[in-house]
Amino acid sequence: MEMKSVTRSLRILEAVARHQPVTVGELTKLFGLPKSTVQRTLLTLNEAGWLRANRKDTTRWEVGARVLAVRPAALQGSSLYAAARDPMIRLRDALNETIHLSVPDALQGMIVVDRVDCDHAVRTFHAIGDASPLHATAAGHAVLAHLPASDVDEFAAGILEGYGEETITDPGELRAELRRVKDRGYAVNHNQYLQGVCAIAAPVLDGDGVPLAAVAVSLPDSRFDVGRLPELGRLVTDTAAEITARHPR
Amino acid sequence: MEMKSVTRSLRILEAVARHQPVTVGELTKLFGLPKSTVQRTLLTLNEAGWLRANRKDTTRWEVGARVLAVRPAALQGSSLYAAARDPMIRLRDALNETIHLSVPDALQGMIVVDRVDCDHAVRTFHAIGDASPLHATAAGHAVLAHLPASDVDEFAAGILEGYGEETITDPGELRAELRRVKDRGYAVNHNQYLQGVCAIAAPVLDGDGVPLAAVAVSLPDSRFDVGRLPELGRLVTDTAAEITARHPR
DNA sequence: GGCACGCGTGCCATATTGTGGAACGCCATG
DNA sequence: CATGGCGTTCCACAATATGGCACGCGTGCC
Repeated sequence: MEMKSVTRSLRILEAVARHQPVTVGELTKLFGLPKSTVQRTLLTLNEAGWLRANRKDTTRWEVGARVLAVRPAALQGSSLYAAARDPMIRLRDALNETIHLSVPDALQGMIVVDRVDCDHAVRTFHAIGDASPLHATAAGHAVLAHLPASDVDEFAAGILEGYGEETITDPGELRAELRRVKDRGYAVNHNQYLQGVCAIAAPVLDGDGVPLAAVAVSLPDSRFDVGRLPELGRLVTDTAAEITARHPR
Repeated sequence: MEMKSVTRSLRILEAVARHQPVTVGELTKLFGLPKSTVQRTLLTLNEAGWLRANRKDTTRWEVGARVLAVRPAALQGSSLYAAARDPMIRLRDALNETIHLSVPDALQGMIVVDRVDCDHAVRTFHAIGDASPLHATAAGHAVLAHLPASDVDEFAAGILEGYGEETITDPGELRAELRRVKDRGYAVNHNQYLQGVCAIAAPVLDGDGVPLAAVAVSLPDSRFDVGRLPELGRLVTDTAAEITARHPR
């Protein structure tokens, strides 16, 4: 709407993060913007500490340290994080499997915000801050299932990348699966994204039914027993509901 | 210089991170800016995904997930990070003490970018993303000692907060200590910032002698033996030099 | 109950601010 | 020596962000 320069600056910042170390020229091609505009933006972001030029002469740009300073706040200050902590620990104690809390992000898919580990020697691993695709993970499905159909259609119109035989790459099939997920209350993923990994996820909704996040149990398929699925699904769904209840509206 | 709105937006973003969850009014007081300007900025940042309104009606603002999505790039994509990894691990193996890599940031002081842990039961702890003051840490001294005198003077002109009896709060004393640090090649900190913690740090410089970062060994003073200081200092200095050598110019 | 205060929000004329075309200097390449 | 690509700088123009003002609402103090 407004603040064109700010919006553009942030998009350039994101582009630098994804392509770093990157040059001015590469960014101008990427955005189709005049060189001077990109350059001015880079210098401003640099001045502000969010970007830094790596080499002295031929300037390549990287994301600066300021991002790291802001990051802890993004995690622990969040009211969602606070509301989710205890229920996640209880769920881990009940199952002794790793629990993840992820939030949706338009650009990157689902981003892991918090994790509570199990104590098995064999366990799945997703670092805090990791991103995974919406269409190929249980957490992603849990969130997508509760978005308005128009948003899902818009998303499905993009490329649904395949990561293995199980990945849903067809928009129609995805919509059908999302309907099942919504009816059932939780999503299940087996080998859709990472091979050998299973996950069961349920959405955390706000008062209006808008999905804020997803809680997921993640385990190696060697420990996954289909017979336990209803029980796991119920526990995850209950945990999500508990987080919803504890989250300030 | 330019892009006033961008600079201001980023500063507002940082302020939200520090004070979250925060209201429009609190921010206007903090910056002395018109309400409408702050609000417009918040809405723009929200639209871009960097901020989110927590509640529906009485709007309080938090940092959004976009910040997390940028993190992996800031760390692992950074050439400095890549160059430092192996030397840091070797230093940890040599000493079995925790090693930190920190970068300077004008606003926040030194920010921890990477960490390699020791395996003692008693160890120091600084999370990645944590900030600590330039004038009261070994890493800060290592960096300050290699900045131009004018920059140091400007910095020392600000308030040098005290954190205990050992903290250097006098500008002249700080300058003297920085000269010693530069001559010796490494900085030592004992109880200047956190009580019971010692650190020895050396700077990573670029080709022009500009400090990019600092490597530091950090240990509880119960394990600190002054007799070993020259040895520790040499090892840390060597590690810093190795990182410098591996870092692309 | 009424009044005043503080809050978040929306509007709009103003001029401040960012824009981007063009030109410069540099280096590697043909 | 010419050429193309690169990062960088400049500047007149107008699009853009600005911030004073006003509205509506919930709160707490008379």
